[in-house]
Amino acid sequence: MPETPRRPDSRYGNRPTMKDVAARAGVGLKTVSRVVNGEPGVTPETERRVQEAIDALGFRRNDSARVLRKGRTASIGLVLEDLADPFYGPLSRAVEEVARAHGALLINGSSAEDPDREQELALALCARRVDGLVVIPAGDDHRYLEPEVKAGVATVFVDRPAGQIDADCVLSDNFGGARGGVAHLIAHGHRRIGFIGDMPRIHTAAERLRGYRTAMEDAGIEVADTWVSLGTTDPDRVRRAAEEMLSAPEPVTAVFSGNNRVTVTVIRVLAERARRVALVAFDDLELADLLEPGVTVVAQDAAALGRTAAERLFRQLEGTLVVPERIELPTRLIARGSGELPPAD
Amino acid sequence: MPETPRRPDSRYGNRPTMKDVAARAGVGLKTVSRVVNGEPGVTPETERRVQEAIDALGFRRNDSARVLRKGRTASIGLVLEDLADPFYGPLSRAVEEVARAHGALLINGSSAEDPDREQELALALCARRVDGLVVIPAGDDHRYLEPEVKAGVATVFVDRPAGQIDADCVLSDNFGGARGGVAHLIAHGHRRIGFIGDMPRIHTAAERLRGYRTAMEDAGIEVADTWVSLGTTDPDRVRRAAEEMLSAPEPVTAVFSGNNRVTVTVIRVLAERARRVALVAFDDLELADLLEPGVTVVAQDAAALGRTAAERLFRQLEGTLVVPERIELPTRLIARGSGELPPAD
DNA sequence: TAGAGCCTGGACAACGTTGTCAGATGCGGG
DNA sequence: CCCGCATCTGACAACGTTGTCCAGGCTCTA
Repeated sequence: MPETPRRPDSRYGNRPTMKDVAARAGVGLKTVSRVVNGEPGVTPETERRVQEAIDALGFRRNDSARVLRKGRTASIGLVLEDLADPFYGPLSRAVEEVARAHGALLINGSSAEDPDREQELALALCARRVDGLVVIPAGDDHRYLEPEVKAGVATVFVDRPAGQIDADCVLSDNFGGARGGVAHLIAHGHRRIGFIGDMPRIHTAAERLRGYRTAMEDAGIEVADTWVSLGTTDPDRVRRAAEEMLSAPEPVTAVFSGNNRVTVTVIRVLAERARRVALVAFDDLELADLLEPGVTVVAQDAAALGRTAAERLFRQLEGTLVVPERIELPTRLIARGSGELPPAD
Repeated sequence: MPETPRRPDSRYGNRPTMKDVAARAGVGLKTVSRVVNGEPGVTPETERRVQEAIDALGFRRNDSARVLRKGRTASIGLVLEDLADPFYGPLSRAVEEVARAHGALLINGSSAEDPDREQELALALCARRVDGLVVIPAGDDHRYLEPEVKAGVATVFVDRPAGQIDADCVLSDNFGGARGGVAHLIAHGHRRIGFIGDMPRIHTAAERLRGYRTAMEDAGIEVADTWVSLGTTDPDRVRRAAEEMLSAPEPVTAVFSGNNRVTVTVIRVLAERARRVALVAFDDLELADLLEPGVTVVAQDAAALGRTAAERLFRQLEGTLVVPERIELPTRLIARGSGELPPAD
């Protein structure tokens, strides 16, 4: 004898479906669908009955099924480095707001600066069939996204460019910002200027270093090997790097810090020293103006990066965009004191 | 004559399906499914052929369909106040890490402290059939979640308790923390102590105020009306409040600040004044130790809040939890100088 | 060599929703 | 009184995947 087909394991706790609602209201399946979606062509009386059944059963439409049928998920994915980093919070929020304005939800994931994890995340998002993807690259090869892009997943890269693939990018002017920041120090009389930055494989780090070198070259200053230190943003690493260049026989009189994680450690090191060392830092910090001296920064607008990227993404989805573009947002030098200290030696 | 049934509008850009892969590899549908899911029972040779077809077509499993069939989405939702707030970034990241350890993705949304938006978001997440929901409440009535909870959506509230509904909560010891912080000021000789906090309808704000009042009462100090100011965290509002209590005929000699948004403004106001005013702030800040004086804070562990909540959520999903519980995490007083200033008058 | 048992592969239904299309109902006009 | 039309309703097939079940071919043993 035929068993009653048992439902698969704990199926949403046996949630009511449109079928259940239809049965209870004594109407057809499609009529329920019409009510739920506010489609026209339902008598007020019928609508009332259906609505009653919905409320009584606690019915909620299953968007998975809907997505399957309609082909659009009304959700976009964001792959970033670390949500806990104060730089990415506002960026993520900005993306979310644009998504919300377009009726979409945001799924995000942190790559922790690991290319494999970035790929794993991005592909998982694609498997969920997000309509679009905003990626802050950890890796430098994004060919794995080619089938997705071809299949119509809108894609925008932010903060760092895409690797090996032609796609929209929204970047800050890392090179120009760093160059300007270093030039600022030079203008205040410094010649021995240190640079402490992130790992050189990260595009922003490389660009900022290039800005530093260019500014130095512009001023005819030869950069000593000991003035440049690249690596992780781990506090110990940064601390060692800073102390080294400050304790050398010919110590640097100013430091350019490559990002916000580096900066907080550099500030700590400088605060411990008697001799005043000038500092210009890439990325603004919340209380930077209240330190003594205030921290001069090259600020980038994280929210604007996110917003611009998301807007571009939705324009891709509308189909009004065709040619991938590279957009560069300006940075802003904010002088607060630390960058205007004269060389002390 | 029967039209060829046209596919619904731009269906994922006509992505290949398992059927396509099966056709190309010359095998059955289910065999492809087996390969994709690493199920046993496929000859290496067959598997190779299928894998080739998958690569050639750029096939990626459609998780929407999978979810529909299996009933679990392997994703959880997080509704918080504002992702751009440095308090919520780490919390969100901690939730994400736990989710990742359980193979789940995180969808999050910002309620912007608006109860309606919180509800809209939470229900949208439920419609996507997230397996669980971590909510930082904006509103104080969560009965709208009852059908969802009943239907098996694991639910945990963080930072603030649930309203009108019996559910797991993970909170900081707001009352005890504030009470301790204010007692700290009293122990350093202060009697006229101001409290600037968030809107009283927010649970954390109310609890911290209660802690303040209790500490004052413990010390036998009567609180003057002008010492307490509650409202939005808008800088102008906070600034006015601070200036008022500092300029009164009998000005406060110390301020207790109710959260990190308030604190940054209070610090600015205090920095502008000649007279030194003591400060203890709820929530730690990134550079708090480098200010002059260092900011004494009552720190809560945002990551621990998120981690604890997420872990509890997955234990609900495993079915090992039954009774909703209220977990309270301790806070930590970190003395850095500003809280140890003597009353100056 | 026949039969039992295993291994591989495929046909089919179901998940919950929406689009299509055709049937039912009611109303007004001839 | 009947027909045509507009309005409302429902049956049915798809969406892409997975679970169930059975068929066919193979190996191994008696």
